[in-house]
Amino acid sequence: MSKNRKQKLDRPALERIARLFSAFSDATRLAVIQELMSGPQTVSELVASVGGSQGNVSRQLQLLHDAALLDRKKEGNQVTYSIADDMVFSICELVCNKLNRDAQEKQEFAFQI
Amino acid sequence: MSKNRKQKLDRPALERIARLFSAFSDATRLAVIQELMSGPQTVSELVASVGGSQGNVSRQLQLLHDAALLDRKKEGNQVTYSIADDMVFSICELVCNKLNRDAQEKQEFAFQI
DNA sequence: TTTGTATATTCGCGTATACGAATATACAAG
DNA sequence: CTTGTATATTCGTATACGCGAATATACAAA
Repeated sequence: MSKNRKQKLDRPALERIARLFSAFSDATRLAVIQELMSGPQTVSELVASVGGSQGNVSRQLQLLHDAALLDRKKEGNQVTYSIADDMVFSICELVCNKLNRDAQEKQEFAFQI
Repeated sequence: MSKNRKQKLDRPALERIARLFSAFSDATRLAVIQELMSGPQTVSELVASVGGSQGNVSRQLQLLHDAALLDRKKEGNQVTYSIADDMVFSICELVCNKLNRDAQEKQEFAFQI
């Protein structure tokens, strides 16, 4: 707890954070994450539920794993992925709450002149 | 409170969320956000503190404003931007906390926007 | 070994985007 | 009006990325 100075982040640090955010900035990867919210799944299960080609799903899984957001467990012939960091849950909850608030306000004021 | 079924989001909803995340997935925009954490600033102030061309800073401000993350207030000749949604604070805190935990084993400095 | 299945990687293409430079627009001052 | 300043937009370019198809690799079973 020695470094809580609130100094500004330099460019490389900001780029690192940007890379983390970009892991979330694709609908296919968000679909994968959404599926894994219910529990670990193999690649083929995810291909079936998420849709798209097997190669693409595998690539996006790789990317999420490189970002340390997913765990990867190889058993025999198949690979099971699971959510590795609770931040994934928190961050999705945050964003969904915001979008729900936005949608709610829109509905309430939609017919007002 | 009628829609708390936790049903899965469809593709358009996921794409919308992905677009929101992509607003955070660029170092220049994160630098802008970091500057605005201390309070509202004009475009020229942000150009000076963030760096890069005036055109680019203006464009990224526009993008963040379109994503409803920044407020825009025009006064005479200049435009002042400010953070529009508290979610910006929460999400940055979340991500910085994760990176700090990750870096704790190897490094001592702290990420914080 | 050979065959089949699960996952990963490569390839090529189309699209998106970050950027600086130049230009345009809006407004204030003189 | 003209000039100067603040902000926005356009243009061209380089880079990154998402995608499917095809191929490669790893492992299991026969």
